[in-house]
Amino acid sequence: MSDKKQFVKEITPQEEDFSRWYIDVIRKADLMDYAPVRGCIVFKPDGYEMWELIQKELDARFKETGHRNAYFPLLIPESFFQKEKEHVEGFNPELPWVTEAGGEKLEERLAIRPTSETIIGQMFSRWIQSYRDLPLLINQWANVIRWEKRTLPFMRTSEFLWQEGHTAHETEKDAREQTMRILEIYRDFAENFLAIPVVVGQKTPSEKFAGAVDTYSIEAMMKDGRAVQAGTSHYMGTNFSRAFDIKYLDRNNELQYAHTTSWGVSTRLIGSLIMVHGDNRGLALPPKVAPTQVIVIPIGPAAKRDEVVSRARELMEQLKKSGIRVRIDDRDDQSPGWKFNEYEMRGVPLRLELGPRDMEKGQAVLVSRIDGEKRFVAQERLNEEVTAFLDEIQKKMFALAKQFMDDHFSAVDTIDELKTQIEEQRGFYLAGWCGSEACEHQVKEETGATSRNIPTEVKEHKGRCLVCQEEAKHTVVFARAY
RNA sequence: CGGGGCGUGGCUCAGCUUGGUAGAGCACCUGGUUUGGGACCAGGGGGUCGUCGGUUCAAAUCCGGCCGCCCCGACCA
Repeated sequence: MSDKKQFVKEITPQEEDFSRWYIDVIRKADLMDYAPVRGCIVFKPDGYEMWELIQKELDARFKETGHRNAYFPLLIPESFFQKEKEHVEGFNPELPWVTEAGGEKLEERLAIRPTSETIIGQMFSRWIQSYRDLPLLINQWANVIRWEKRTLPFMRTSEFLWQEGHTAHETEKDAREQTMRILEIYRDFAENFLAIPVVVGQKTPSEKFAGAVDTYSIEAMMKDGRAVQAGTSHYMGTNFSRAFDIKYLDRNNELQYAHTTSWGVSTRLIGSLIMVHGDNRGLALPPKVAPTQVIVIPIGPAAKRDEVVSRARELMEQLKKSGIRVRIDDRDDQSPGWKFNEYEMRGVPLRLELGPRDMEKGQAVLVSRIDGEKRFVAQERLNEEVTAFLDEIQKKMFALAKQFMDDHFSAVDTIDELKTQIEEQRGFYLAGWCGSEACEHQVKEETGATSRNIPTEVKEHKGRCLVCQEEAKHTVVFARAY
């Protein structure tokens, strides 16, 4: 136990300094490295593989629902941004520009995309002529750049990877249904794949996307009680189709503007995974997003080593046949204890130990990362036992995160109450809101909390605005956010 | 961009106050002994002290600019 304490010293405890803990974990777990350019990071293999697993799963879900992938250019002419007023105002401050190429100054500056509504809108206008061309359901996996003032690895980087879906529809109804369909995909994906419980809801006007009519989000709670917008889905109305002239002839031979949507999730999800599931021993990953789901560690004195290691390798191969992501650490220059701690720190959900005693009994030892639960299982039943254990860990991690969110989710009636309570315990606070921007702004000024969203489902509705005490139009979740 | 803190081998840091030939622990390399919760012994390699400039006989150390990182704000996935 005393040894364990010494090990933990390498990672700052969460309760001592959460930010420091986060930086310690991502570096010790070898997920990223800092790049030479401000705010840019290198995704190292374990970090990148998490993104690959996210991509693979979401991509399948998008395709199931009729979307197809395409790829649009990184560079966007300046004039494109001028076409939608709110959009340009929203993004201009954070755009990087290409002003020279081929040794000559460009006639028109090119923005490095912060998002692709404009270029895709332009292309959509060429592709859409008739109601028969709709709906048009496109997704792209891409990198984007936003020159943010403050950066934090994974959570807010100058360049980040994401997926942006863009669709065009005949009617408002169709487009709104699309917006909600995607929101539901995000919710289900967050909860059942990432084991991150979320609050689903609509953004207030001041928090919505630049150029959108309505923005919806899923909001996740980090272990420091702060919120992360984990995914967004926007209904654009005809704002972009008017700006980019996306028109079609309807069934009555009348020209109509298409209704468009856009939606996205980013590599910020990796940051969220770390902050939702990690603990003082390091990273903890839900099995479905873990690059390594099972780490095999052979144990034993030199005399038995070869025998143990070769059996361990056989078991690894056996597990691979069930599609389990498994690796072995059979280095003989590190002790088993060292390896146990190392892979716990790296977040590997399940450890398989095999030693001389297990060899005799024809068993293997499985140990869970999150709570240390140990199971001694027969080698011939290994695949089913591992599969079942991983499944249980996945569910348990969701339940733990859900419990945490529930424990840090309460309601307040007044802004003073919010101010006091949020100082005592960071978390989500439900409150009534009259709908005025002034009241919303005052909450931000006085408490540091912003409106996260207007939840689709709430436990209780609040009748009065927490600031002005006028009749509440909405019940809103307030929290400090990343 | 405003306020605060910090940049010294791969990592965590000491040295700076009071200038005078760069240190520790971990990691790494070689050999040996070890292996069921961060093993041990012996030997070894690696740093123009973030960067540019100034002061000085002499700068990691004093002064200034710039860059980067962390925290707190305004902006945001």
